Amino acid sequence: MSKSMEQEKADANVSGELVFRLFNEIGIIAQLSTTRFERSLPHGMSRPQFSILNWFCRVDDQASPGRLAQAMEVTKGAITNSLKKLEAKNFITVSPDENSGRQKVVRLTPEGRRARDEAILCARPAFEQISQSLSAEALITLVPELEKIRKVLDESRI
Amino acid sequence: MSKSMEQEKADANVSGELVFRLFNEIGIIAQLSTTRFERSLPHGMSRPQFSILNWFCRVDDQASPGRLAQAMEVTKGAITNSLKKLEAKNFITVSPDENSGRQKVVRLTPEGRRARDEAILCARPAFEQISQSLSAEALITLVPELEKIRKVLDESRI
DNA sequence: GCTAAATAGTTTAAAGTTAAACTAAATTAG
DNA sequence: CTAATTTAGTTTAACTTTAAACTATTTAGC
Repeated sequence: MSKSMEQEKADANVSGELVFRLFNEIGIIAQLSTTRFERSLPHGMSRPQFSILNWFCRVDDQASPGRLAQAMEVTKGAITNSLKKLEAKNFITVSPDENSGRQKVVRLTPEGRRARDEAILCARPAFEQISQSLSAEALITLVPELEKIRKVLDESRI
Repeated sequence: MSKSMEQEKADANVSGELVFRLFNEIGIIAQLSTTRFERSLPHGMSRPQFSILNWFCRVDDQASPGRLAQAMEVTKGAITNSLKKLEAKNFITVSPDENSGRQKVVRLTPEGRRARDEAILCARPAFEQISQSLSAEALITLVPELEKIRKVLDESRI
């Protein structure tokens, strides 16, 4: 085996190990932070419910249930369930799609948008402490890197 | 309001916004990557089950169910359930604690350790592509930063 | 046009999680 | 030493999620 091939293999192992550690850390952080976040949510809102409201604020102002299911990476059944809860709270509207009899159109209501903003405000104190323990510079480099990783994962769904 | 106070407030807002984005990205990445990871697991192993095996390999070679529940940040009931599954597969042993009649001692078996290593191997291909899309340098700076964040969260449980 | 296949959403059964009630054991206080 | 409190683990009921079956609509192929 040539020296360069050995080196490549070593690099691959290092990267493999690092990638595993990366996703391991991300998994643990997600677990710890979503528990914390979920506890701070108002209106008896659950994390999946918040995620849907947040998606509407970040990505598009309307969507079919199927599109939401794909975006959240949960089953259609789970979305049916969450949408019922959100509709009962008047945070979204669900109407028939004029262009397709088998689809529905989900939209955020003004109350839904307010609830989402409020949720973010309620969650802030829970993360203030973390905010203080992290340097702004670290965050400024970290967030774009994570966005890149998210996009790679997002665009290469299996 | 003094100039420096205004600046502090602005910094806080920037940090607050960044911290929110940070945890948002981490949440999405965790969702996408754990779905991917879970699908690749052998032995009909679930992510919570893997997490327990992995904890034994990373943190300590024995623990009470309660300690595991705290570490995984799930309820004691969930741990009771997971431990039953892992015990049925002979990946762990559960024995009475000699020093305390109300506690139990959970230990990893050699098969459990092998299953954990195998799980990591099985998962690797699913992440190889990500590995290729990320520069090794990015990973080398990212992972320690995430470890720091995880430790802060871990040490400041609510 | 009409039939077959694909697609969108709901429903259902099985599995996992939570919070709370429960059992048993250890600790504390008097 | 005994009674009250705390602690560890299990059980239970309610809820959420998944995968698969089902209903209804649309698209494709002939």
